[in-house]
This record gives sequence, C-alpha cells and structure tokens, in this order.
Amino acid sequence: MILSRTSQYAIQALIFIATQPKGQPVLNREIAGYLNVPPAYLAKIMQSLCKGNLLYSFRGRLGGFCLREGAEKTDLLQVLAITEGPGFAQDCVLGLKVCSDATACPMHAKWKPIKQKVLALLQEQTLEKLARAVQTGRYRLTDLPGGVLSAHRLQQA
Amino acid sequence: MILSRTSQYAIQALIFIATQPKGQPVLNREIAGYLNVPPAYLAKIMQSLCKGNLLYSFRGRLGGFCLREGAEKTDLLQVLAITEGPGFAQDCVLGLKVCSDATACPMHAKWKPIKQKVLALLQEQTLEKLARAVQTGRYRLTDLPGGVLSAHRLQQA
DNA sequence: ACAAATTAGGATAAACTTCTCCTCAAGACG
DNA sequence: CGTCTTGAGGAGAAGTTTATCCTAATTTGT
Repeated sequence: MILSRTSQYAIQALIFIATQPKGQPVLNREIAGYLNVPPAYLAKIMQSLCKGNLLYSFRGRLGGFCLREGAEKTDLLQVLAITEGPGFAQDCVLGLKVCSDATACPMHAKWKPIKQKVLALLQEQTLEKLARAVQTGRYRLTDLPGGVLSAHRLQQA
Repeated sequence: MILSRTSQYAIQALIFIATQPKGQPVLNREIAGYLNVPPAYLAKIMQSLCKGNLLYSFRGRLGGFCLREGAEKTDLLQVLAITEGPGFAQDCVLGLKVCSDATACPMHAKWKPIKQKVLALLQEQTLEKLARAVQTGRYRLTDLPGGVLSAHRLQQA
C-alpha cells in the first residue's frame, strides 16, 4: 500500500469538507459518519491537520472544522507532508539510507523519473479540484454502501 | 513508504544471491551479514521465498539457499506478489474497496496511468538485470558501512 | 449561572509488522 | 553412529500503526 490509513482518512476528510458550504463548520461526527471511519481516530487526524494549518476548529455548539482561508489550494503532497511526515518524498525503494544519483541502489535510475511523475501528480491535485470531481457525481469518496446499489444509481444519473 | 521492510529485505536478498556463483548455496548468515539485516528475521523471509518457489533451500553442512532454475528471470512484481500479498497491484490510492473505471475515487483517472508505469517498471526489472547492475559496481545493494569506505574500494576495483 | 454540545488531549487497548529465541529435523562428514 | 552445521517452524517479545475511551476545556443557548 502506498499510503497509510491515516493519510487516506485525512485526504478523504479534507475533500469532504471542501465539498461542503464554505465557512460553515462541519462536525467530526458528520465526516466520520459519511466516510464510514472511526470517529475517535478521525478526531486525532483532524487535530493534526489543524496543527498543520490546513483547518480551523471550533468547539461547542456550532463547532466543527472548516478549511483555513486558501486551503482549497492545498495539494495532496502538502497533506502527505503532514500525515506521512517529511521524507515521504525521498525514500529509496529498497530502503537504503542514502540513495542519490551519486551513490544509488540498482533501481534508482529507473525509479527516479516515475517517482517524479507521482509527486507531480500529487502536487497538481488540489482539494478544490478533487472536491469538484466528487461534486459532479462521477467519483466517489467512500466505499459503496450496502451493495452495488449506488453504483447503478450513478450510472443511471 | 511504498514497500514494507519485508519486501525490501526479500528483494535485496534475492539480488544478492543472483550475484553469487550459480547453483552454489548461500548461507542465510552470509546474506544477512552482507545486507546488514537481522538474520532470524531474514530466515523467515527466505522461508516464504522458498514456499513461493523462487528458491531452493538445503540443510546441514554445505546448506544454504540458491535460486531455483529460471528464477533469475523473476521480476520484482512477482517477488512482491509473495511478500506483499496479492492485491498489491490493485489497491486504490484512497483505500476504497472498489475503485475501477466504472466507479472510481477522484484520483483514479489520473492515478491509473502512473500506476501502470510503476507496475511496468517492476515487471521489467528481473533479478538477473539487477544483479548485473550491482556487479558493475555502479550500484549498491546495502547501506554505506562506517563511512564512504567501501564505495571508494568498489570504484578502485 | 447552568446545561448541552463539541473539540483537545492523555491514556491505553487492539492489531499488525518487525524481530528474537528456542527446539526440531535434515544433511555432511568423521 | 555421533557430531556438527544448517534451515524449519513455533512461540512470543518489541515496536508501530490504528482505534477506543475518558476527562478537561471551550463555546452556545437558555
């Protein structure tokens, strides 16, 4: 798997918030319910996204989370910097501590250009773009519910 | 990280064996020592590579592991099928259980071509090729030891 | 002031990965 | 046959990621 569960939840949550009316806080409970992920665990992730300056949080009634100003322009690489930690973009495929052009593992030369494509892709996908893609109804943010029901509904629509 | 430690050790070990004289068993101890990985853990991995039909194992004096006939042609995707399990090649970036052209996550369309490049790369790298790359001395299979010593020695040789 | 709702944060449990240790089985060699 | 060497395999320790629970702090509305 290329991304940790934490990162997957974080990305899903951020996209979901980006699809919601701007500036109106969304409850952790709502997000977790919609995404079908453990609420208490998601709460921790939301906390780290706040510390990473992507979200504002509000307590009490009318509380919840909403995107910080300009955060719709955040790209996935920035999100992953928070959830996977730095170094995510640099690790060697074979796990070598040092693997650069000067002194490399046997995969390095071939892997490098592909890794750069992956990184470029992550950088070009902003929350805004992903949210719009979901809003068209052609893409899903969550697993299919009971069965294939909703897939059929989508095709009809 | 894209590969588990187990997969990294497995690949390193296989490449190392592929650089050694063919048909002459290599000791687990030697491999672990060379790669600087925990011997007991590597032994488990070697076991699973045997069960995956990539290696033969021999017990007792003159024992050790060597590549099965034709195993030099094994590509990394085949190795990963053993160490990461099937489904490694199919997982959705966002973790959705079902994510196909018909019903996809918002990353799917962009991610698919890149994933295929990654898979193609893994498929084109065989143990044979990687072993040869290491044998030229221009690529390393292990971390630099104390300092940069061995890198210099390799360049001289 | 009080009650209700919500996030913050610490402690800890559960699950998985990585790693270790010990005993057993098998082969080589005297 | 006995001994040494090596991998096989089971049990479980250690570390990390994922998940849960409880209490405290903060905000809103009555």
